[in-house]
Amino acid sequence: MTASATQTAPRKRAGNGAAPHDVADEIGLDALVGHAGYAVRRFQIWIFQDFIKTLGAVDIRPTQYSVLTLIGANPGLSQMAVAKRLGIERARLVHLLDSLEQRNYVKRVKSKVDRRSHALHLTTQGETALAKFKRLAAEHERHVEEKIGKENRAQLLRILAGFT
Amino acid sequence: MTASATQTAPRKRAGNGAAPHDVADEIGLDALVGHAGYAVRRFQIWIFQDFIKTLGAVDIRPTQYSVLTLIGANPGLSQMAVAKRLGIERARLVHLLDSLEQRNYVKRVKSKVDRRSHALHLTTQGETALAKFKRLAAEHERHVEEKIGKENRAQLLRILAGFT
DNA sequence: GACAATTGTTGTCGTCAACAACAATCTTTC
DNA sequence: GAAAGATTGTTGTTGACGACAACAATTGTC
Repeated sequence: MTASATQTAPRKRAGNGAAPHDVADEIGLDALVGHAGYAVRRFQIWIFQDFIKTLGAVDIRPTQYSVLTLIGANPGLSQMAVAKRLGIERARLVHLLDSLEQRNYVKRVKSKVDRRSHALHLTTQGETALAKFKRLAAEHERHVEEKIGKENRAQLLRILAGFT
Repeated sequence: MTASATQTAPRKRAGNGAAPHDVADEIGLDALVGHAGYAVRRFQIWIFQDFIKTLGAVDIRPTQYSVLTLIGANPGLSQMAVAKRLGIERARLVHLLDSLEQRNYVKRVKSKVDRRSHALHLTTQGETALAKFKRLAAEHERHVEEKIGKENRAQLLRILAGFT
């Protein structure tokens, strides 16, 4: 609507700019504000970047962390079960486990009840490593609290609990 | 902590499973629940899939929609300004605009004040198309409300307003 | 035992973020 | 005003990731 105002874009507000703002900061988003997906996407990028940075010293990415945590809490799971639970393609999990097995965090044990599947376990090294990862992940979670507030983080988790 | 309880994982509760549950539904996530990033990631995947499906008939993806909306609200922006505002790599925006220009939604006009940059505008076709996209996007937004609740969606937008 | 379904694997395709390099152009500095 | 540096758009590469399709081995079903 109002397709006439083509050239008169509200680029800057009146020239009382005291702070040295970046030009891009003042561009209106119009209909984009009010879209949940856009806000969630931007937030998700921020949160993942902080996670990757906080766990950068141990070189663990969010997906790897979720796999290790799940196996640590439920030893013996099959790859299919892990993939389903985390919403990962089982094809993709293969590569993830290849990497984690190479780093000696996880081992694939041939299941005896179903010789098609592998029972997934953490190695001893994997368990001690995961303990360290969890400490770093808790630190990351504190960053989130600092960013959006403790209350808001709790509400967020409550609202999105159905997706975990 | 408690690194001893390795094999005794709480896999299934007592075998009173009446409903035909999927096996993967009952796997505990342990520390993963309580991680904001995990919940946000899962939600973001869901919301994008619904967006892509709802706008499937017009073949518009979330990023394309955000670019069109931003240009529609701020005609004449440079590619750099759009990229910064949306948090997109300017290298990536090049391909996005190539596609949108091919479909005759956007045109790159050589700027006369800065001959390096392009002023981005919607074509007439692009404006009418965007109006349709916005209607479909509103429908998608209703899906979000149905999924998490009207109140929760509003709270989500409030909490994440800083990231838009 | 024949046939369908499942599991892990390999491969391809397309999206996306992150870099790096480059030519053209603008801005700053001397 | 010329040289040096920064910016803009572009091209290319890399790697993570989701989605699909095919396959062998194995299991389940009829």
